[in-house]
Amino acid sequence: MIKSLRGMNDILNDEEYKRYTYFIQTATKVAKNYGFHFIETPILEETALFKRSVGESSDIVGKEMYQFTDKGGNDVCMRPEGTAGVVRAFIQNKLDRAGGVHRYFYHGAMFRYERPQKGRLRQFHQFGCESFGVASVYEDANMIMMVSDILKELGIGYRLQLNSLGDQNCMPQYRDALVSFIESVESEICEDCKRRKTTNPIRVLDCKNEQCQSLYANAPKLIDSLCEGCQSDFDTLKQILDDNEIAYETDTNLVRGLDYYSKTAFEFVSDNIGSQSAIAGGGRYDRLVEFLDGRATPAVGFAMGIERLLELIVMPQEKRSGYYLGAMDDAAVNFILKLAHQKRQTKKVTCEYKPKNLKNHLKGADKVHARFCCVIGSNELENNTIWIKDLEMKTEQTINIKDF
RNA sequence: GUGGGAUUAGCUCAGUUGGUUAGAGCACUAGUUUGUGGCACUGGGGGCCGCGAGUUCGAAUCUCGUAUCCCACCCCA
Repeated sequence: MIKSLRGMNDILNDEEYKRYTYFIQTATKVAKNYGFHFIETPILEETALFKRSVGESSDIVGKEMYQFTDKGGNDVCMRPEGTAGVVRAFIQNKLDRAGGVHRYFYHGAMFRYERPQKGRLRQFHQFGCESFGVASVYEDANMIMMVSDILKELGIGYRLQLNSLGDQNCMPQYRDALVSFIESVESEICEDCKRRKTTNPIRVLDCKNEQCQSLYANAPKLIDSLCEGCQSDFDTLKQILDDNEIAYETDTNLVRGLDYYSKTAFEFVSDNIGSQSAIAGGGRYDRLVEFLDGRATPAVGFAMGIERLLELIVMPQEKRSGYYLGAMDDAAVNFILKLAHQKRQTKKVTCEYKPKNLKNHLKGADKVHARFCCVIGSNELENNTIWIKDLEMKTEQTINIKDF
């Protein structure tokens, strides 16, 4: 038997596909309410796109990409995340030159060559939003409120973690200060941290090693090193969240794994899905458009991991809907199918092809959650009528076929 | 990539010190007067015991390899 590849799953189990489509519908609705519109970009992109956007130092680019050479000799890659492609499309269509505000949402498969576990797959799905052209921190707040709205509508509880990563005025200075601090304790830190010092020094801050953590207690704090602009934006953001009753915790060690973030960084986490607890993450990336050869454009975005959310979604109770059509005589089967065809122009119809007694038709109608069970037997066939029972109201009537 | 646990019916799981035709619940299906659903009763289908070697008279059971899932590390959505 041929099986799907490691970490690549079908979404068709009982409840799963219902949850998946319900999520997409809900998230789409909220995103549209916020003025975002749908965009679809290719799964395959030039490898250079991800190297320049996500960053060479990240694990994603370093070891997790599905990268290969195609038959034309091009170095290509299955997208490991969604932002890079959207930014590329934005620039390619010269929207950076057009000016104005552009807001997009997308959803689709992403690929990372990792060791799978619960909530971590090699092919997984993200829903994401990207906003271009708004430098104001109000837009950052808007994005966070949007995620909050989506999660609330889906009945999903969360904790929101917030940080500011600074911008090109304060971040490089902080980075230098941190590196010299790390050098001062370098002999006592773990191997991983020694490696991080050169690849991505900020990452040492969330090292799990206890000895490292005790040493880093004295490290300079990013949050204390923000320049005036970053600090006031961060304060404004927190004020807006307070005003809108969105609870958050500031986590000065929250460092996003992708290099392109600056200023606002946020992560929504759930305590109910195992160790892969991040269900949504995002932040501001004001420099990315110019890194990818576009005209400098402020931008902010987020992505949600759909698989991680699925089991947390509280599904609305399923209501009976549509019609079930059945015949009690062979002679009526063809007629039933014709009726079904007509009715389907406007309604959802389940049609049973085998003649059965009334009891079994009612069972069948109940099983497909139909609202109305409609049956034609010999009596009905003679009189050109159809028997209809409303399974919810428990009322029944026999009406003329013409009125069906 | 490194460690640990698991894998038996569509699903959740039993299966004795290795011993005949491998079980249960749920689900599915058919009946229980050709006229009243959710319940109940009685039948039925469905398993290369993850896959491949080995030990043995004999393997779901013991050994090795391999694949996948789960957990931790790493990292992220």
